[in-house]
Amino acid sequence: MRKNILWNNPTFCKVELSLFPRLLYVYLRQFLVPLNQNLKLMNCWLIKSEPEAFSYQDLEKDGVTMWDGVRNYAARNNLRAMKTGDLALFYHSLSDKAIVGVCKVSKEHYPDPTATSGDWSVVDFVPVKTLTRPLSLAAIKADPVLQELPLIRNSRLSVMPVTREDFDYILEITDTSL
DNA sequence: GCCAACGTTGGC
DNA sequence: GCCAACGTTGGC
Repeated sequence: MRKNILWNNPTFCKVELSLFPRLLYVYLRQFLVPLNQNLKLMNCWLIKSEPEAFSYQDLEKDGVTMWDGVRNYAARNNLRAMKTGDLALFYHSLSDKAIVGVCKVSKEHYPDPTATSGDWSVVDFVPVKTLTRPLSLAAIKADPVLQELPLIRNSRLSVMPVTREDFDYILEITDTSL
């Protein structure tokens, strides 16, 4: 009779051991990574755009953009919670399906001038940096560390919060430093 | 093109 | 206030 069915199971051991380095890394990071004091209290976000409509390259070209057209209450409330200086991951939906860059809130929320009715808001973003390597949706879904991202849980939400831990982790695994 | 997830609308 | 029907988004 086997004493320990789980750890004698080669499939289980293979999966568990492959996750271990990543989870250990996430645990140790809180001690190892010195936080930039200026960024300590910052909130992080993720915004989505169809690259055919407005891409990260367009944002770099324009220098600043008004994030208009949001017509979803949850997304609007997230826009309203943003503070000047907050950083946001820029995600290309549809054809690209990857996080491609980082942008920054340059102006906090104000009424959406494109709204003909209703109570809607915009913020202004400026580009910060293109990710060294884009992070694909497939890679995000395959990464056990990133399973709590709203991007996976609610694929329709266009403006969502991201934890500081996940934000730093995404910069780390894409070899991106700000 | 299909479908799942989610939000909105409107009848009751 | 509930719920069915419908529309939109976005992944596959």
